[in-house]
Amino acid sequence: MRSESPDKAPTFTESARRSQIIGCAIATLSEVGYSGASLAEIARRAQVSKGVVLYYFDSKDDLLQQVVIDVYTRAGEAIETRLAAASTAGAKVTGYLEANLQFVGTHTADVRAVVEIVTNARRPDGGLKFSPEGEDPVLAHFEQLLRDGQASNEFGSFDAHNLAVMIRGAVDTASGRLIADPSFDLESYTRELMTVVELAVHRRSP
Amino acid sequence: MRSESPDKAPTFTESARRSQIIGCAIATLSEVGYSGASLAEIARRAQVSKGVVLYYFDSKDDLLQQVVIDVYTRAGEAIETRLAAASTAGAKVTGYLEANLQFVGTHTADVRAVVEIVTNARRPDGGLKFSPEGEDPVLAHFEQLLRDGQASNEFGSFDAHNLAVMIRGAVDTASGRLIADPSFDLESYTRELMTVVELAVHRRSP
DNA sequence: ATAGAATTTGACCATGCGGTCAGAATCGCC
DNA sequence: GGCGATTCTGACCGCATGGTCAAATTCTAT
Repeated sequence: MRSESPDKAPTFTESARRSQIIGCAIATLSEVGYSGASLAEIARRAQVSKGVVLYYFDSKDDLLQQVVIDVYTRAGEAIETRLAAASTAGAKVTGYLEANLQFVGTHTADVRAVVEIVTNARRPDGGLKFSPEGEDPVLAHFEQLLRDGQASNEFGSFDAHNLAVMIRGAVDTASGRLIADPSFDLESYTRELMTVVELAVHRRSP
Repeated sequence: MRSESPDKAPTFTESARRSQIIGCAIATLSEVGYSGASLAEIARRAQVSKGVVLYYFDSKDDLLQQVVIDVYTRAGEAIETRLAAASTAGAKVTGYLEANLQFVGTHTADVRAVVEIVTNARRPDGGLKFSPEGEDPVLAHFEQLLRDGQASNEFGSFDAHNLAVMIRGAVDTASGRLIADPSFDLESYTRELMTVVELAVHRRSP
């Protein structure tokens, strides 16, 4: 069973199946969306019966949560690595955004899958299951980078919260664009965004 | 029936029911999301049987399409009015964005409902039903406003397509924020966005 | 009053969903 | 080779969905 707390050692089959199924769930979600990603469809793509999926995951909800954790972890590592190499606030903001967009480019389906889950999975009461209320940790993290730059006087004056919301909106729209429009050029988009961000954070007159 | 082409004159009951049901569909979509907005749930909120909904609309798909048309029409009118009063390219861009964000603020549920439909409704093959491929007319329209400003030399040099994608991303994120975070201040967000847009379009050095 | 159209209901249908489970197959190990 | 644990299947369950329909009700106009 999945929920044994002292999970001694996962079998070879177990870890292989789990990552295979997570991979198929990601592909399914990104290709046919949240409502099209049924257990049966995910199992079909993995060439496995529905029962197998529920043998390795407690429920569909559990599977989707594992997908979110899996992608978030990998994205977080990529960004954290990049952030560690930056010293100034400007370099951190630049690195954060570049690493973020680069991950979107190299893992488009993964990002798309998480977006599908996060924006659609709901609690019985109708509220979104992830980001339960008010504060979004991802947003708060980026907002803090902006505030740091203001505190060190490296940046100018601006409303850090609003600017953070705005820039994150510009970043989050990229995964959708990449899927909807094959001719979308992520590299030039990244350059354009970086330029605008530079202008925005360095302005001196409020 | 609904599909009679020469629809002589809609009954009082008919137009009243249609707009009532569209209103309930909007409320349902914005509160419980796409997957929670079943025909039964929409009918329940309208205090009417499922059959009534399908008596006035050919199918659920038809109802959702009418919702999109209804909201798009109203939003388009509000924006068009504002745009007509602007002469310079700068005023047009400013007016377009302000009118857009204002509509989001005064019709949050409507915008939310359309976002739910547009991002989730899919064709049998899995592709999104709305915005079928590549070009998004809303995006193209705004992009043209930017190009006009460049052509008249009123704006500086920038990649119009990428900047349009970016700004629309920043605008589209607002409806989500308004619902997720009650303390989100749309007015100050609008001001911040306008300031950044000014900086972005007027820059002279590429 | 009454005929005919418009409106509404509620029972019904096929389908697909997430999830369960008994049993069969397969594996790892002594 | 055989035994216990792991893995897997496929039939099955209850339920919700979008949609149909005959019949009942309510309007409208003569």
